[in-house]
Amino acid sequence: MGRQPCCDKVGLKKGPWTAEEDKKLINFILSNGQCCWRAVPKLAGLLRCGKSCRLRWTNYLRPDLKRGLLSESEEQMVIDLHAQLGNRWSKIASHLPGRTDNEIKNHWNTHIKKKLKKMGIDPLTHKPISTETDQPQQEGEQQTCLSDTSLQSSSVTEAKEEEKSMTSPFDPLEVVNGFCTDEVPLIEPSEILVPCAPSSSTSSSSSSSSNSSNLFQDLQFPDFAWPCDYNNCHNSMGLWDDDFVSWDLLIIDDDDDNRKQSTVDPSLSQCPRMVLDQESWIYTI
DNA sequence: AACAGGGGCAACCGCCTAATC
DNA sequence: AGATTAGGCGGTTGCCCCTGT
Repeated sequence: MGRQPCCDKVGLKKGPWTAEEDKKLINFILSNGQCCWRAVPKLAGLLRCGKSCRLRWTNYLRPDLKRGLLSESEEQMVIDLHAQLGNRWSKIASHLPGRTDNEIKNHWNTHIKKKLKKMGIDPLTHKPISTETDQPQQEGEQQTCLSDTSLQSSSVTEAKEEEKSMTSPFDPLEVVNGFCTDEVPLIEPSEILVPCAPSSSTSSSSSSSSNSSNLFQDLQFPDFAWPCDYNNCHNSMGLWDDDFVSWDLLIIDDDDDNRKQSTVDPSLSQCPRMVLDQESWIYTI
């Protein structure tokens, strides 16, 4: 009946991931791609549940992640999207390549909420906070939906203009003004994102691509969908930058580690492995 | 220099939905 | 068709680090 159990929860490790665990997971995913998270911990030699592995990979280890603070334009986009979608972080994240729902959620809770409150905007309703008694008239206006124009500082507006030009004809404000939150049709990222538009933003993640940008294209991982702007990762405060030393460490002794894995779980050797030119990972980036 | 408090973020928890048997 | 599980998602927690005193 039904599927096999995900993982027996006895003896599974919890808490922060160690570098060794990260290494095992990265090596496994890079070699075998993402499939069947239930099987990943066993095959990768990890004492974690599949769910934990998936989370670690999607939120932290994925090489296409941008890291570091959200840029001004990204932040504004989050605000706009939140006005439409509410706390649907995964939907919001799908509009921001290289950002995870967890990251956006955290950023919302720690930065944007405060920022909006400081500006006199209610983060929940995206309406001005009335310090006095609530006015029914305003309530009525809220029914006609959100108008967050009041939170547009000049810099934010500039960022928005820029965002407009670099992303799509999709203008959150227009949609917001036309629909109530729950009526907004969902728009797929592919519909709103213009591939690889260079940004003139001053954000940390907006520098132009470099020659090394072809690295991931050259590496053809069957199960990866490298986002169009993955090259930006190299210029942002990303895993590829500030954590690069650790990636070096992870990759340099990869062979050695694979041998270790083979001893941990012989079934790993039966998995189809992709050829990965590790030299290029080290020197090309 | 030491301590306390707060902020930020990674990871866990629990629920929901889709997939599978 | 119903039972069961995997995967996905949002909410929450707990730890670590930074800043102020």
